[in-house]
Amino acid sequence: MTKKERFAFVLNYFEQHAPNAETELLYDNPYQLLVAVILSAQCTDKRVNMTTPAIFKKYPDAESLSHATFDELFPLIRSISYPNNKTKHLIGMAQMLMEDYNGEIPDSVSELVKLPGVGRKTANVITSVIHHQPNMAVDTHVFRVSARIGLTTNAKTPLQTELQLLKYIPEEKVHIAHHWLILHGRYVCIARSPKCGECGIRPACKYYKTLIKGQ
DNA sequence: ATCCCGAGGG
DNA sequence: CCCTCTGGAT
Repeated sequence: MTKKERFAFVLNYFEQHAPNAETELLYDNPYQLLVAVILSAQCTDKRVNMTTPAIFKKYPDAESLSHATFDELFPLIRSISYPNNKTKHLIGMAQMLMEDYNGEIPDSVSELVKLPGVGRKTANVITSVIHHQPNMAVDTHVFRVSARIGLTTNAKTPLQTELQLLKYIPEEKVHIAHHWLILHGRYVCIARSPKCGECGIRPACKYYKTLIKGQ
C-alpha cells in the first residue's frame, strides 16, 4: 500500500465514522480556547476542563487576566502540570495581548508564538480552530498515531510530522484531521497498549502489519 | 513506571 | 540537540 493510498483509507474511514470530530476542551470564545490550550500541555483535557470554569469566571477576558497576580491565579492552576510556568505564562500572555494586540487574539502563527506560553502547537490549534487556517497542530497523539499508522516516515520532531502530514492532507480537511488523529490516539491508538482489535484503521496500519507478522 | 492536545532556555 | 518544569491518573 502506497502512502497516498494509506492516507486515502485513513481519511475516508474517519470521514465515515467521525464526521463531526472536534476538541474536547471546553471554551466559549477565542480567549478561553487560548487559555485552555496553554493549560493542556502535558495534561489531560479532562483535568483542564475541571479547572477552567473557575478561571474563566474570575478572569473572563484578557483585560482582567492581565491584572491578575501570581498568588491569585496560582491556586486555580495548582492541580495541573507545571503550575508555576503556566501561571506566569497566562499573566504574561494577557499583558502582551493588552499591550500589543488591543486585547484581541492574533490570527497568525508568527504573531501567536510571540505570546508567552504559546508555541507552534498552540498557535496551530488557534489558527486552525478559530481562524480556519489549514494548519496542523502536532501534539503527542498526532505524533505517535501518524508514526504508527505510517502516515509519517522517520519523523523525529513535531515539525517534521506537521510538514509530512500537510503534503498529503487536502487543505479543507486539515483542521478536522487534526482532531481525528487526536481522538483516535486518545481512545483507540493509545500510547501504552493500542486497541488494535477495535481499530478500523487496521488494514492500512504499518504497526498492525508488523504486529501480526511477529506472531 | 509511564503518560497526558508543550514551551522555554541552554 | 539537550534539559527542566511538575500534578494526577493508570
